[in-house]
Parts: sequence; C-alpha cells; structure tokens
Amino acid sequence: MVVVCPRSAYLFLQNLDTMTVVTRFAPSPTGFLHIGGARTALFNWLFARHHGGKFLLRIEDTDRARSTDDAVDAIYDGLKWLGLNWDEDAISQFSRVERHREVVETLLAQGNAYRCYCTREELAQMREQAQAEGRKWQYDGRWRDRDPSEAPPGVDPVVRLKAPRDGETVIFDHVQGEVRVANDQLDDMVLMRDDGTPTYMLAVVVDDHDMDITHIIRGDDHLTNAFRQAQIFLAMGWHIPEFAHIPLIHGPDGAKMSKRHGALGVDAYRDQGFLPEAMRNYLLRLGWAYGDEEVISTEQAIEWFSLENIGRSAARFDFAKLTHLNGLYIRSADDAYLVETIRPLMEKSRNEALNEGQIALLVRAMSGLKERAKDIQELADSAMFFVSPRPLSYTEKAMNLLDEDGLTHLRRLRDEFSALGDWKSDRIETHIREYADAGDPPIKLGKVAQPLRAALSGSTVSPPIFEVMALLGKEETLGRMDDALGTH
RNA sequence: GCCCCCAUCGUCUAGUGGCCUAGGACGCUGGCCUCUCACGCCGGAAACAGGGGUUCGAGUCCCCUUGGGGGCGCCA
Repeated sequence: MVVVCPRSAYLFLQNLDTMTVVTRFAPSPTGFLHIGGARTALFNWLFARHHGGKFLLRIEDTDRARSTDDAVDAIYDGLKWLGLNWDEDAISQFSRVERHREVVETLLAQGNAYRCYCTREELAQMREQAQAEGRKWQYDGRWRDRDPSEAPPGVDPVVRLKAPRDGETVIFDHVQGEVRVANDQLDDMVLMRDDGTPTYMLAVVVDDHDMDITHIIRGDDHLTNAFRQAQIFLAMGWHIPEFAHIPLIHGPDGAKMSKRHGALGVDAYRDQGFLPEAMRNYLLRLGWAYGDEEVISTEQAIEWFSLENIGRSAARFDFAKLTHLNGLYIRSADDAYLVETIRPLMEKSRNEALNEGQIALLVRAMSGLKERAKDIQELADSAMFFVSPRPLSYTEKAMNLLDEDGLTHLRRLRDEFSALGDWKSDRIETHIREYADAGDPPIKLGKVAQPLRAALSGSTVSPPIFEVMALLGKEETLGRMDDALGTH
C-alpha cells in the first residue's frame, strides 16, 4: 500500500490566487518566543499576507504541566513587537479537548485506531531491550488486533492509530521536495493518553483541519511528524494541507540553537536595541533570498515572498549582520519615532522624565545622532548629553582634551561667541574656521573642535560639533564652556 | 543504531547544464573623505567538501564517501 499525500487535489482545480490561504503559527507555551519560532511565524505571516489570506495563532498547550500563562504572554508580546499581527483570536489547543476526543472515538469506531493496554513499565522495558539488542525501538502493535476482553484489569488504555504497515508514505514538501518513508518505519502512535487527553500528534491534525489550514509552514524538525500526521488525515478522510518544512536556525557556533545554547527570546533582542523592522529583514534573509536583494522592506517582502525561494539548508545566526542591518534601519528611521523608541531607555538611565522641550530638542538632534548608532541603546546613550543638566561630567578622554591648549582656545572662543549674533551652524563653523586659520601658525581645526566637543558633550564623540552648538543654543553652549573653564 | 534532510567565500546567500575568469551582503582588510565617531565611496584577500559517473560541456543531473542537522516519548 502506498499512502500518497499529493499536492492538494483541489489545488489543481483552483489556484492560489483564488483560494483563501490560511496559515498558522502554533508554538507551545513552554518558554519565550525564540528566534527560530519568530522566523517560522514571519514566514507564515508573509505567506498569508502575500496571498491575501489569513494568519492564525494557535497555542499548543495540551501539555498542562509545562504550559504557563507567562509563556503565552511572552509569545503574544514577541509577535506584537515583531509586528506579526494574527487574524482572529488565538486558539488554545487545550480548549478543544472535547473535539479531539470525539475524533478519537470516530477513529476507534471506524477501526482505524485501537486501545492499547501496555503499561508504561512494559513499554519502558521493551524500549530498553530494543536498545540493548541494538535495534530501533518501535512499538510492536501487540494490541492491534487483540480482543479488548483480554485487557488486564486496572490498566487505563491509550488509544493508538492503526497505521499502515506496508508500503510507504510520501509527501510533497514545498521546501524539501518529495520525501518518502517506508511505513514500517512508523509505528502505531499514541493518539490519546491513558488519562484521556489527546496527544499533540492528534490535536494538530484535528485543529489544522478544523481551522481550514491550507499551508503548514514549520521547522523541519517536524518533517517526520508530517508522515504520521498525514496518516491521521487520511484515516479521517480529510484533505491534507500543503507542507513546507523550513530548515532550522543554528547558533553562531553551528550547533543547534537551543535555550542553553545562546538562543534568546525576541524580547532579549528588543532589549539589546534591535528594531523590529531590522529583525524582520534579517530573519527573512536567513534561509530565504530574492536574488541579490539584501535590504527588503516589509511591503516588498510581502510582495516577493514565496515558498519556492526558501533554502534547504540550516543557517547560522550572525549577530554582526543583524547589527549592520539594524544600523541601516536606524539611519533611515523617522526622527520622532526614534526619539519615542529611546525615550524609555533615557528616562530610565537618567531616572527622570524628559520634558517637551527636551523631546523636541532630541527630535532635532536625531538626524545627526542616528547616523552613528548601531542599536537603540547606543543611540540613547549618545543622545544623553543633549539633555544632561549642567555641569556635565566628562569622560577621561574628554578630560585630556581640556588641557592647557584646549582651554586657551575655549576661553578665546567663548568671548568671541558672546559677540556672535547669528547662532547658526554654518555661521559658527565659519567663525571657528576663521579663528583656526588666523592662528600663527594656523591651528588645525581638530585642535579647536575636540576641546569644544569635550566641553559641550562631555566626551570625544558626538555629531558634528557646529551642529551640536546650534542645537544646544547659544546660552547653553556658553554655559557649558564656562563650566569647562571654571572646573579647570 | 535505524529513518529522513542538508552541503557555494569565516557567515548569510545568488546560481535551476553553456551568460561562472563563480555574483551580492556581513565580517576582515588597503585607501579616500574628515572637526571626533560613524556613514559614504574606491580597491583587496576569501568558496563550488572529496571521489566516481552522465554530457560536446557540471557549482548546476545521478551514485558513493565524508561532514553537518533533525527524528525515533502516553513533549510539542
């Protein structure tokens, strides 16, 4: 017997443009939303949006012992931060147990499933023995055709699928292509536990069917599950969704991205200063490509996304590239948006709220600031001096610039500045250049600009100093210069 | 162990038998720009895992080896 899961029969009748594509992201709430899950969600979201279909969210919480509400919230937060909005309400898989049981009953009644009275101990023993003999462990189906009247007393049975034993099962995966496995490699999986709760394998199939999922896009660690799930779909006589098993993401060292191996929740990336749009772009390019395109807006991603362009090999996570992309997005981001983004970080580190005037100043300063930041934490730090109260504290390097020579220039310039009427960046620059040129011998601009930078920003790095002076305003500039002169 | 998947610069990738003296990006690196730091610009080093086929012709197709990954739960 050959069980074939073809590219959906109805796909030949109606094409993707006219059918409603429905995808889903189905994480289990046992921890944060990690990077691999985020990419899976992104791909599902893009595919649905590309086809004008629906992207649903289902929380796979049938394992009551390991599911937590905090984890569910972390998943919601992560998806929201990434901008991956889902359609309709999220579905709790656990809330559907009655329906799952109903399907198990149907399978039982049809003779496609049976009760197995093996105890866990018995199973453990069989597994051990198989291992000792170097055999592959597989449930031998001993209760497959046994009469239930032989059931030992006091044992709550599990329900297993009566899976085909001969032939093979083949699926056509949109990423992996045609994959086939001999049915004798697949044993009779448990559909319902001895406590009457459905297993993941059963629940996924029932839910995907009931939710009218057309395309299952998920990590390729589920590839072998696809065969087992296909058998359930077939047993129920249900239409089988399209599959697309995407390669996993590995850590920078090539090892599996796991929680103890550098895998972080998306919240950690947010906290490290990455912009969601940069994250989306990076994740998209990890395993998917559109020619030589590197910087891809979300609109473009939706337009270009297709399953066929997904690569087949695992990718390593590269912080450097993410960081570079993040810098790109920061530079092209809206000034007010960036100020809003760094605002909480700044208020936290200065332990004081920013007032309206300060916000406005930061918005005006942003074009110079964002040019030199790779992440928003850095951006927040670099913006700090604009709103720091006098007198500023200086970094050690800044101190060194405020030496005798530096202070001499500051002193002279300070007097000249107070006479300067038009406090505009280019006017200030002209003035200082003239001052430097007038020296005998002429002074290098840096000799003047750096002490100014130190006095005005407290550090050795800042946006163009003439711009900073204009932004700060004449009064504040002179005040900060006085501070520097007074302290030394 | 068994089953399945994968394999182009350090990393992400383009490449669908001739357009490949293998392209782009990150990183690295030489230079330019320059008031600092960045950005930007110009240049450089850097890859088809190995071996067999198929073909007039292979990075592209097939097989084997090697290497990586995943799965083999009353977890999801």
